[in-house]
Amino acid sequence: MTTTALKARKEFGKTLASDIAHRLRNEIVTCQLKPNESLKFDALRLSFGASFTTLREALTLLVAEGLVVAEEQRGYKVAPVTLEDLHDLTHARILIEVDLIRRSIERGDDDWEIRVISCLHRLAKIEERAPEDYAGNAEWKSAHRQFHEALVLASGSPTLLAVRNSLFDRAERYRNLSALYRPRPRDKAGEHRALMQAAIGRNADQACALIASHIQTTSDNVAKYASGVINAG
Amino acid sequence: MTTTALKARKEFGKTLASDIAHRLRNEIVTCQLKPNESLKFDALRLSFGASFTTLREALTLLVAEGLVVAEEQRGYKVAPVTLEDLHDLTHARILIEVDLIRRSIERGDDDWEIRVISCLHRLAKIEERAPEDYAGNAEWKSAHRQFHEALVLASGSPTLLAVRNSLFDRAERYRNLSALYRPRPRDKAGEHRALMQAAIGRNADQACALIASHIQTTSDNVAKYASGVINAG
DNA sequence: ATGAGCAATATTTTCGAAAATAGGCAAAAA
DNA sequence: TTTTTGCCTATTTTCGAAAATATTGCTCAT
Repeated sequence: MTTTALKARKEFGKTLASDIAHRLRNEIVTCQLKPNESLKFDALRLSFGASFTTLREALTLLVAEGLVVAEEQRGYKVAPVTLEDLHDLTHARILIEVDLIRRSIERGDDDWEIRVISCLHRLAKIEERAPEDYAGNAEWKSAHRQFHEALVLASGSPTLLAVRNSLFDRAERYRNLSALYRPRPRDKAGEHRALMQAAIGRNADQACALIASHIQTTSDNVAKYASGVINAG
Repeated sequence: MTTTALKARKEFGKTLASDIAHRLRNEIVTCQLKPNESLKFDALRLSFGASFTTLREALTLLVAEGLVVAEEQRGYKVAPVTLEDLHDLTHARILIEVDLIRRSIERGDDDWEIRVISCLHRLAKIEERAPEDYAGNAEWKSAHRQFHEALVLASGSPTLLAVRNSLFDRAERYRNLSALYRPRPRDKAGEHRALMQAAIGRNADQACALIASHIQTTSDNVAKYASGVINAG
């Protein structure tokens, strides 16, 4: 095989380190880099074409996001997946997302409503176009992420939003993991539409209940379908 | 003046980078490094005696904790302090700390109770010894931090605990800032004792109410005494 | 005066070599 | 056989030089 990717290239971020963090994050979330896999510098240098220190900076970023764990003097590895971690993550996500969506509904203006509606529309379009398997579809994943982000974007809490985004990534890794072992994706279209309606109808209590249930159900399904590959808590 | 600190030394962490992050964090939280102050590599290299890349790794860590902000290609600076940020931070802290303390009370065992009690005892001892000005006292700060940490330690939520710790640091910076401008520290001893009693009495509702009010009142006082040095939100 | 263009300087970002550290293997001692 | 000790190798961690990028200050045309 040809030893590809000798030279680093910038795609996303402005600096090479943030760019590599972006690419690494993607590979971890999509499970191309498997849980527990050890991240050796020599190997990373080969596949990303960057030097020790640049890689080290990128890894440091991902440690803070909980996608990579560092054992000092003993290198880095992809964060493990466990049932315990999934439960912990789910609890944290519900707590934060419920708070954010409630405040978003209180504070959201017309632009916010428009954004929520158009994000849902885009999501629906993609699902129509590929009704069978949108779960593995990168475009659907992006639209899905953006819809959920739109819902909470008017909350006015940068701190919690940042935490939320990092938890979303961690959760997406579990979703991808379970998708590998599930016969067909759960149909979330109805849930998304109901969420949108509760949000723009300014029905905060209902929106909070819906999002909590949405996150919990997804998590339960992950636990059900992926329990074989997840280390017991 | 003698140009001190040419050679780096390890005090806390196992690696130099984590050690420097530790020291930098401390300098930022205690406002020896002032909000908005730009963190130039040459200057840092001089005072910490480490190389570019090691410093860069330490700064990356602090960016994730919200104590440093990075503008790509334009360096790092100490995170600004604003009223808006203080409100955001306070909201996030109350949301998370209330959840953690409730679950800690549900799950805490005998060791947890003992730990809470002994942490409070240590705190009280220090306050007795220096009744006038324990606010600037590093030992008191450490005991204070440990008491509050003990309360939530049985929650069993590593994710939220990690976020909590990072928010605690950010809040401590604001507390230190206001202490500079306040005639005498507010007496929190009674509040701490009440918290302990509610916790080991397994009165979750009361403990949650107390911690929320404790955080909110502290924040209000910071806003009151430090508003002069805090940029308007 | 004013602003655009350009050179000079300051600063950040990236690199690969060198130092430090951990883990394993083999030989010697118990 | 089992344990200990001391190399040797694999790997991480740190360094300072070099490249890339931003900023400042100057010149010149308008």
